[in-house]
Amino acid sequence: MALRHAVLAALLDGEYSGYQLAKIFDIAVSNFWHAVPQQLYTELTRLESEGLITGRQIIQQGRPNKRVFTVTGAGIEELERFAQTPARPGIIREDLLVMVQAVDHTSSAAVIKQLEERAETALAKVALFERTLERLRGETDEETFLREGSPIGPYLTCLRGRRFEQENYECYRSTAQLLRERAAAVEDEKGADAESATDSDAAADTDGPETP
Amino acid sequence: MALRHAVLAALLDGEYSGYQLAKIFDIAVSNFWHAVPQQLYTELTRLESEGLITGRQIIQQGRPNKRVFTVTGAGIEELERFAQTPARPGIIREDLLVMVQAVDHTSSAAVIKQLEERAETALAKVALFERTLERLRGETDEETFLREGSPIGPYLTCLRGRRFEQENYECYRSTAQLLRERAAAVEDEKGADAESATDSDAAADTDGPETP
DNA sequence: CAGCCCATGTAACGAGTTACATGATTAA
DNA sequence: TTAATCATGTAACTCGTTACATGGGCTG
Repeated sequence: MALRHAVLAALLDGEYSGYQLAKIFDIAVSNFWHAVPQQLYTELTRLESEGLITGRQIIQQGRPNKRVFTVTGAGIEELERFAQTPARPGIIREDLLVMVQAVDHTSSAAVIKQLEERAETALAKVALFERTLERLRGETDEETFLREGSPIGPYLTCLRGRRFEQENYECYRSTAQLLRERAAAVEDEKGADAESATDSDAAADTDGPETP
Repeated sequence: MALRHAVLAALLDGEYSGYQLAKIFDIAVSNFWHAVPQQLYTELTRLESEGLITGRQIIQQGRPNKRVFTVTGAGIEELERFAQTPARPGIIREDLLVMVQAVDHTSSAAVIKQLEERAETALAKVALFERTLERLRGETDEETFLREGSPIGPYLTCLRGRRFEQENYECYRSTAQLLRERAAAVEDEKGADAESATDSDAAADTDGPETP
């Protein structure tokens, strides 16, 4: 039962439907929590049945009706209790870095490509966080907002999100570049070896990535 | 089926038992994958039954025997296939940042304390990654190692781990400090208000954190 | 008119977590 | 002698993910 608190926290700044919440989880919340839409629908139902949130129906024309939810007093109390408990250590699972870890034993071209793609999406997220930060602070300048602006919680997590994605960008970028250069170096060696000794498996004495 | 690749990748640099692997997951691998020891034991059993790793018994005296595992050819092939597939988006779950997100609606003291603790553990991890990097590159200087050292995969993930924890340190540190200052400002206001108007709930017009 | 956006829900399945069980050695 | 380290395993349970189901409106 850990998702519930993330949902409650995300619902604090307004009324949202499951669908809208899924979007929020995809952008602003994505840097500290991951959840697929289905999880949110079921969690919202559960939270409502426990009285931590209340839903109300919004009749729409031209598109399906929806139910939007607000955190109740009991929900706030639950968050307060949560804030008093020791936070469990963060959980992270990054397939792409598993690939990097194993790159000495696999071909690297596909991994490099994915690193470059990820670097680009990270950059896009930086821009997105930037816009969100501007929206959150409104007319106020950052220094003043940090001192007395409100709500400060979402602002702080966005700040962290921006830094995190900036870091991701630089990291993925430079990793991709480095692996590219190393792969090129191995190719060069092969070329040189082919000229000097055309019969043997010349790359055997190098530590470069294998190309099976 | 995602843990398997993380286990295979971690096993690449030598023979490890489940117990040893758990330690590795706690340090070097922890910046891109999280798993509790029990998961590793069951996954190792499964991987062995599928022929992706082989185990051999080590008889020890003075302590329990253990089984250490090595990645097989089939295991490498599995990693190669894995490297060719699109990596799924990273998964992150950070309770502490959920607390920060909700901090406008809860008391902040406990959260601040945890942020400061986390900042310290992040700093310790930076030092740990630093030592691991030195060990990995041995006599070689970093520039040379990055160009032609081996294995480069673990080195790159460690580099990223160090940056990540450095970032965490700074972020958690400054967030804690900022929340501290804001909490102090609210206390000051209360004091000033108590002097000028002793009867009313004077903090009602401020945007500062509530203290329920 | 194909495909995406809005909007939600149920059910099955797969993965992750916790609890429990065992037991010897060594350091404080 | 209390606790920690080493070392593994089974079973129950909770949580997360995927598949499937529905259906109108809007865009290219």
